[in-house]
Amino acid sequence: MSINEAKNKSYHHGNLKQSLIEATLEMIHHDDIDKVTLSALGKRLGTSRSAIYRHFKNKEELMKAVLLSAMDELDKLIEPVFSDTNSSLLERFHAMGQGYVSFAMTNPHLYRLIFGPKMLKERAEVIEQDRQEFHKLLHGDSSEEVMNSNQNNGFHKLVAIIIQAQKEKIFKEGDPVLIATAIWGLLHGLSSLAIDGHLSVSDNIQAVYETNYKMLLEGLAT
Amino acid sequence: MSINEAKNKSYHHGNLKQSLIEATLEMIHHDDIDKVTLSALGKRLGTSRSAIYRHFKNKEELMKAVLLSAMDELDKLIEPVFSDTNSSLLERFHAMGQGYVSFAMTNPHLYRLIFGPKMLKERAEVIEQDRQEFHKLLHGDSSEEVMNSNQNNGFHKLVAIIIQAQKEKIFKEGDPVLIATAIWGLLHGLSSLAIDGHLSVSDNIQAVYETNYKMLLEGLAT
DNA sequence: ACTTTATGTAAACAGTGTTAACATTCAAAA
DNA sequence: TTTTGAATGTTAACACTGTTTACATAAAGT
Repeated sequence: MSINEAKNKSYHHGNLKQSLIEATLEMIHHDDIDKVTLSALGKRLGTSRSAIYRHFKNKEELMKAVLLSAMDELDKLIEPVFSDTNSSLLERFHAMGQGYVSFAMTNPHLYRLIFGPKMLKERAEVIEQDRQEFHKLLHGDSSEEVMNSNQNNGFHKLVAIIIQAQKEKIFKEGDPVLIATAIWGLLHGLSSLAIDGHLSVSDNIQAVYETNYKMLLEGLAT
Repeated sequence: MSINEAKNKSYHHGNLKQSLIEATLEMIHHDDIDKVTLSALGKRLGTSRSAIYRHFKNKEELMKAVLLSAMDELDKLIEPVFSDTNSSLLERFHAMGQGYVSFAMTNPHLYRLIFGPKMLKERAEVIEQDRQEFHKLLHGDSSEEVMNSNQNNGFHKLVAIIIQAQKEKIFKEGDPVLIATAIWGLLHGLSSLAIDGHLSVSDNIQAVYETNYKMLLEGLAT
């Protein structure tokens, strides 16, 4: 059933819950996050603004669901980069970084939703269980299992790549989780500074990233 | 005249404009930024919530003034680290990074105000003129002048330190602005991830920072 | 067919920023 | 000193938020 048909159908929307999530996601794709208001959603979907309360406890619960979708979206964009067995480890490492920054810059509002302070509490619940599973995974088996785990989490895969690079003597020794965090910090910092207007227009983001990458590699390489 | 005396004085507050800025700053120091509401400010200062409109065009203008104060606060904390002539260049470099992350973690709300997306537009106006002056300063004279300029801007001082380190052959050659941006990106990324709850509690922030620092230095050193 | 459950609407509420009309105080001019 | 005008603060209203309550409609089960 198309959306238009659903519109003609009076009273009952049909699949309002999923539609709410998708509509929110679309709005965030090209507009500020606090432009997402219950009235705006209602107008967009042809319902009243209080209709949402039949499907979510409150707005926060809706946003939590949207957050999960957004994280999925990022993971699905990054994952193929990691899994590209045609490329070398360093190439994948490089492509991952570029893909990450590129995602942030083309979807700033979505990126802020995932990583920004707005969803701090909502995200905490989601993250914690993920973190515990990862901790279990990390302690007690090989990097291959971390690598091949069906965990759709970019950070975990980054750790796996680092472990592998250390095995192949491409990277120096050192706690891979710490190293991964440092790399993530760099990528996140660069992305955040860029989308929040701290880098001047004349700054070439690509050049900044390359500088980062070189500094990083020379510090990491054996 | 103390605040209490001012309270007893009816009707006219005396210096409401400055009090509004200070009260906002204090609130942000230990509470979320959107807890700063006109009603809350009014209650705190003993005025109505619409009194603000005699001193600021709107809430945005107030927040812009607060932003300037907050940036000053950060600069005044970082500046002595740069100017400590007793320490070596590398020591100052190290202390700067630690001070930066430390500031973010002890004043997360203030840090988000300064660098977060909330004040994007308000900040743009402030930043742009600063950037132009820096650009003028950078092209056409020595690093000493950049260093000794009365510009109270941490980033500018960071660039100056890098230039000096390159002259002393401690750091490799390369565009100092790009390098400074990379370093800033790393510090900002680490700080943001920490205060926005992306690093697990068991992660020792200090250890992560040290890892960063080492990677960075080994990538930068001659 | 009747009842129950699911899903939507409309009206009200407290809270937000903002504006307009009114009140009070201060400061300068007559 | 008196008066007049500017500066500063208050109150009431407005259009927005998110949320709850009572009511309305449709679908599903018995």
